[in-house]
Amino acid sequence: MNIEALIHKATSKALNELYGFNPGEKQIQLQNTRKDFEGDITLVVFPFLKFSKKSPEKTGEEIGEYLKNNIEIVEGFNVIKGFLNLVIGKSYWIDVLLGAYRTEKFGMVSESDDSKLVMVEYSSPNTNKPLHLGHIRNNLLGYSISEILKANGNKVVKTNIVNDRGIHICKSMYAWKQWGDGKTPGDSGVKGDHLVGDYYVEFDKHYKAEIAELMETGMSKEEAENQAPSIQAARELLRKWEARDEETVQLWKTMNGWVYDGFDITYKNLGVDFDKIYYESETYLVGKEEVMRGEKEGVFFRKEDGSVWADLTGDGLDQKILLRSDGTSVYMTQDIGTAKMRFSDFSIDKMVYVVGNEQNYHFQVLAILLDKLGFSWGKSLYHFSYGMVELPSGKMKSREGTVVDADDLIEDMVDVARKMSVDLGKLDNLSKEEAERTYRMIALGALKYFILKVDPKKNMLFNPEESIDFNGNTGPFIQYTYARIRSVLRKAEEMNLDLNSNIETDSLSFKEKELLKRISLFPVAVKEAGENYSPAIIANYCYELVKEYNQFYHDHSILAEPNEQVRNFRLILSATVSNIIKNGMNLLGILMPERM
RNA sequence: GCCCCGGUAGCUCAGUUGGAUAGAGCAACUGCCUUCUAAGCAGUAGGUCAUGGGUUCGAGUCCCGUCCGGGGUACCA
Repeated sequence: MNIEALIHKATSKALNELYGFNPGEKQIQLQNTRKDFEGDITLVVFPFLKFSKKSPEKTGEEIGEYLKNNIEIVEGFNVIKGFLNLVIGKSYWIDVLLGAYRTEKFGMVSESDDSKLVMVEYSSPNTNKPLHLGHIRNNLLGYSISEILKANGNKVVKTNIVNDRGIHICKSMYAWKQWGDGKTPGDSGVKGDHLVGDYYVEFDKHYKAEIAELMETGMSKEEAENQAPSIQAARELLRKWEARDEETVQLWKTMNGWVYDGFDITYKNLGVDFDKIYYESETYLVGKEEVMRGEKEGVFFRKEDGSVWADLTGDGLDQKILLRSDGTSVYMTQDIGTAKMRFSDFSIDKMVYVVGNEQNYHFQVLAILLDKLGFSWGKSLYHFSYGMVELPSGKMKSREGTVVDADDLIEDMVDVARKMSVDLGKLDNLSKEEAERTYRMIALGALKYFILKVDPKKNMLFNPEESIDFNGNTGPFIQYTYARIRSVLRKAEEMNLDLNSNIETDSLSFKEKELLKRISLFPVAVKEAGENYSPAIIANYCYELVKEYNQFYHDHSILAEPNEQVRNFRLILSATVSNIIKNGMNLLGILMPERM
């Protein structure tokens, strides 16, 4: 059925009949014909020269002749150098269009009985500061890859692990107690996560001053960092928290509650969500138990000072600490506990962690440790490692105030979108609410596309001065094209045009055929995006599709086309493109406006 | 030191897993709105794919060396 498979099979037969050669799977290479040449699909003939013992041109001619005679939809061919370009008949492309048009979720695989259950962990915030641009990349990637995995037929559980305990939380708690004057988000009007974050900064300010003061008295830096009253007080709070001191636990709950309220707003604005949330305060003890079990079973070992370690020298790594000498747990311990809980809560086939690439080593170790602990699923974890977002000044650092705050950035983008729309006079006849909704859609579209179009593995640069574009290779460009198509389709409806009538068309223009080819590639893009964990593949596909469409749109009239069949063909073509854009961009969490 | 990742146009990024003359957007310059939305379309200019070797019919893509940048290697998370 599929054209590539058809050609593949026929080529295999041709090679056998012509040269008595049975090619391996990979030796038959098909690719899309470059635009500068005539043809649609190209067969690379170089690999066959050894067997044909003829020139590339002659070999191409012979195979081309065979394919033309044996496959009905191959209408012609030409050979340039070692490339055999095959011309596929228009009926094939029309069939592709109709297939896509009639399939609502064209290119996507729906869930079935043998779907795998994939759990995707993303976001993973600390509860001591608000979300910033780095978190935005994480959240967008996590959400998008979940959607892409779903589109590839998987069942997905989106999960978040909240780092809600530890010394950093206690720092904010102490600062609030000390200098907070009982301030709350309610009476101050400050968003909860920002309020708590402010006290985290406040803590650092005092802490630094204390260190400087102590060093004046001749104390070493290290000693001063240890002796400063603030840090002592924070540690005391942590001890009290671990001892379940009622007042401390209460304060911890209250302040974390403020943060969660704040996060909820940011998540809602970003359009991301979770099916199940885990809290480290509930998983770290499980991790501890597992480590102690591991020690008892001789998988791990204890040093003289009481700390527990894993020896990974046999795996080419070094030794890794799992429990401190005072018995408290570390990051790794918590991840072991969280993993165990997840696998007992769900029958997970695959675990995906969306975490920055600075954790590459951590996850390499985690997989080995889980395996050593006897969890067969340990090896199957996948670390979806992504690069950092850098500013022109370099890496973002919370303490140095060089972070781009998530909430601020979103609001700035909305302001730009609003101003731009008003300047262009675009949404004048929409209600105020609808216009606002659209500004937001465009702003988020710009932000999300900007981040998701780049290869997740690579570090990316964000320049706040230059801001994010709304023209060119951007989210709004794609949204605009969608809105334009919708506008045409609305008018077609008003004219009572029937899109189901037959669309035989005598000739396909170059642009039309290019569009059809592009449409046929959407399923490939979805599959590839899933295999490579890459929303960027979807983003780039949508951009190419939309660019192609805009050229078509510019060169051809649709509604004014006098030939009814051609007009219907173009309407169906447009409807199909708009559907693919919408579905594709949905995989990126980007919404399409009906008007803009 | 050791380990991992990266280096493509002035800037931000693609490059179909080794294929044809390396592509977009931004910025600059030039055209196109009486016609379905100009957030668009068309064009000009911009490249020693960091660098030196190697593998082969063919290398931005694979291998080795060098230079530059980032990350990791913590009783931080």
